[in-house]
Amino acid sequence: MAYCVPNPNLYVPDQYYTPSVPLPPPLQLPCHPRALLQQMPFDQLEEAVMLSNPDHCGLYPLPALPFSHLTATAPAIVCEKPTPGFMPNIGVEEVGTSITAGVGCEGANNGYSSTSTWWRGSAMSVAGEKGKMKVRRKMREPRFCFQTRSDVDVLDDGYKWRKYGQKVVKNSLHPRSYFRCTQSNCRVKKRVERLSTDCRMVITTYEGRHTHSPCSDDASPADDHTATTTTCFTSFIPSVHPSI
DNA sequence: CGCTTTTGACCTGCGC
DNA sequence: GCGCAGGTCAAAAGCG
Ligand SMILES: [Zn+2]
Repeated sequence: MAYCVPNPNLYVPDQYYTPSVPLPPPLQLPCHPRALLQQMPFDQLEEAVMLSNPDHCGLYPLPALPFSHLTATAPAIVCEKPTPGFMPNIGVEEVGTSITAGVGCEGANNGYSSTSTWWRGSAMSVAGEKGKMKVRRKMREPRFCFQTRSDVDVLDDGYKWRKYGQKVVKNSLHPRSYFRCTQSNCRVKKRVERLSTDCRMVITTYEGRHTHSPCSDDASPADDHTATTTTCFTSFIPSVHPSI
């Protein structure tokens, strides 16, 4: 289970990809999100980038990664070694620009440096204490997302989530749900949305890293809600140009 | 009774 | 500056 291999049969959500960023098919991972996270080769890698483009596929150790060749078209998943004994926390940076920014390389020569906004301005400071706005950070938390073919929205990933919002997004017919980890000291969020083209596909996007172990430690093996639960890793695509 | 979900308002960023 | 779109808040409702 060392390296992941691409699966050409996987379905790639088109809306998730901007036309300017051609993406290879995502990686298929074994099964449940929980098992998925636990099968990442964290023991061998302090930090690695999972790439799934035709030229680079698999987990690449960060120092050996030739970022200059990857440009911004290579989706990458930055994985960090988790706390020993705990469930792995997978951190994911965005494609291209953010990856290069994360490792210190300069990605200004590619075409994605100017208009991307999620990470620009490392941390937004206070937004004015006059109103009810608090310190709101820019979304620079590590993220990763995967799509799951499942009939249920709530995937048992071992954590307890509380829904705090729901919004209808432009691209999709289905609303997007916003969840937050119920642990008080944990600020991990996740978004769950269904594909408009295929309502059976659920895209779950995690943001942030858990500071604790999963609450439901008993991973009941028979809890697979549907017999056909296929989980695929994709990279998180910044909506640089959401024009579909 | 405590926690979660719902849901509209509100805020921010961005494009025009 | 304005409008749109996405993200969050928080009060009310729902549920065990
Ligand atoms: Zn958490």
